[in-house]
Amino acid sequence: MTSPETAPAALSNVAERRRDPEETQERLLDAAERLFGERGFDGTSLRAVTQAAGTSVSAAHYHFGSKEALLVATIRRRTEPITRARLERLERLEREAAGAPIPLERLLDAFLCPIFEYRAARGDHGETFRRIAARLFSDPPAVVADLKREIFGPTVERFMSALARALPERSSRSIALDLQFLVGVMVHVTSGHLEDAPDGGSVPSLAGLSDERVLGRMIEFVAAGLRAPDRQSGGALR
Amino acid sequence: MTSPETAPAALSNVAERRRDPEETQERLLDAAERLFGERGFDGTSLRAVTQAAGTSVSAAHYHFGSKEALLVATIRRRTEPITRARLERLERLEREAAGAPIPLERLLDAFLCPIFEYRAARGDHGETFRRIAARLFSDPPAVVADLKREIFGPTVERFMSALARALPERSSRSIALDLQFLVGVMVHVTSGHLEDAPDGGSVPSLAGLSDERVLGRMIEFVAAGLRAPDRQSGGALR
DNA sequence: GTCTATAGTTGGATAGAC
DNA sequence: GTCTATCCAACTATAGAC
Repeated sequence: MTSPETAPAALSNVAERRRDPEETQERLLDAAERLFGERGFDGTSLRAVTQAAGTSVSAAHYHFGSKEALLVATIRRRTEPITRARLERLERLEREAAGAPIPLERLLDAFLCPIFEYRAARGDHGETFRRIAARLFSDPPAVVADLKREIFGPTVERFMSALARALPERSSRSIALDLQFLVGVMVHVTSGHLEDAPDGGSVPSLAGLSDERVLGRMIEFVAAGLRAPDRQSGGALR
Repeated sequence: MTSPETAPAALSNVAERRRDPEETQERLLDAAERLFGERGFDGTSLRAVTQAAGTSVSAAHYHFGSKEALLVATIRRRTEPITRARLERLERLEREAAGAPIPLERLLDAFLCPIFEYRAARGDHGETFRRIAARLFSDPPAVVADLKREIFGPTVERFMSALARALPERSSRSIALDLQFLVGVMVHVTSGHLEDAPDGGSVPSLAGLSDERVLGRMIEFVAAGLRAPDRQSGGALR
């Protein structure tokens, strides 16, 4: 049984090792997502990741090349579908509007909804995904900064134009500033800081809120902010 | 003036080493603040910190006990004066109002201004401080989570009460949610993400904006959001 | 494609001289 | 109070067997 013949024969116990490569990669990505999210990039050893994935350090190097490349792959796997969904929604809105300005709330929904949708669709993974989202904004590796530009750059650009049309009385610089406020809100919420916000006394816990509830209020809140005239710049009231 | 008596003996070259302990501690804190801010806690070795501070690893252990304790001290040094300033401003507003509700914009100013004020007052250090602020919300060490509760808990509680009086038609849970949106905006701005936000094309750079400009617009933006009726909960319009 | 073994660094922490 | 020297654990990455 131990492979007397040449090539084709005898996968007896070798078959154990020759697992599906794609499955190994996915197990690595899942483990990396969870651990990088919990302890950060520098706080997580490659060993811990491979151990959690039930494989070896060298397997990770074979598939991804380096620890940093594994991080990049981990982030990309989640952000790409979200970016795609955002742009698709925006394009559909623009198609339907046929030149007319798109209502602010619709634009914000197109930008924000895909994150929640994706989280909800992935169940448990949604919980771990949000940590990765937070890391994207604070983890040190220089690669991440480039990745952030690559991921957000085109999307922000497209939404900026749409917002400028929805808010014709505001200067583009003022809108760009508000857009960063929006990103701040989004990151904070997506990172899961709502759940562990300090409560007690007169501060009620926010742990039980549904995604729909949070998303809905976020849109109301941000839309009101965006509509508020900017008294300092070339805004409406000037 | 150099007190020759008592402590009489030979400080010949030993005097070199016997530097002012408080100054050493401050140099360590400065270096830790800069490096932890740039590369994160796990991404920064204690050796790198002590080298930048011009001292030794064992000096750091002597003064702070551990790398983690050094991080805690670094954060505390900056957050304590800010928390104090926030509460002082709030108390003064409440004293002056003498029972009447305090205008929303005043409350937001009391909450947000101290950060900018502190940054401006410290010059270069203000630039590095903001990184520490960002770390506070994402760095992995478990100590940081406790520290966050300790630092923000009482302040959030006090401001929650004041906001509830300024917005009598809103439910406290809804205000608590909005307050987290506010924190998200604050963290994002304080962390310095405005400067390296993606620009180009139709997105103007935000790098040149003054603190006053950003703070002013932040208050307008957030105040409008807080005043926006919450259609889903026990808000005004219901 | 996956493993074991190991190379070569670098990490936090401590002991003991001064 | 500050240093030098050192311990030992843990890390990334690679080489080579299977």
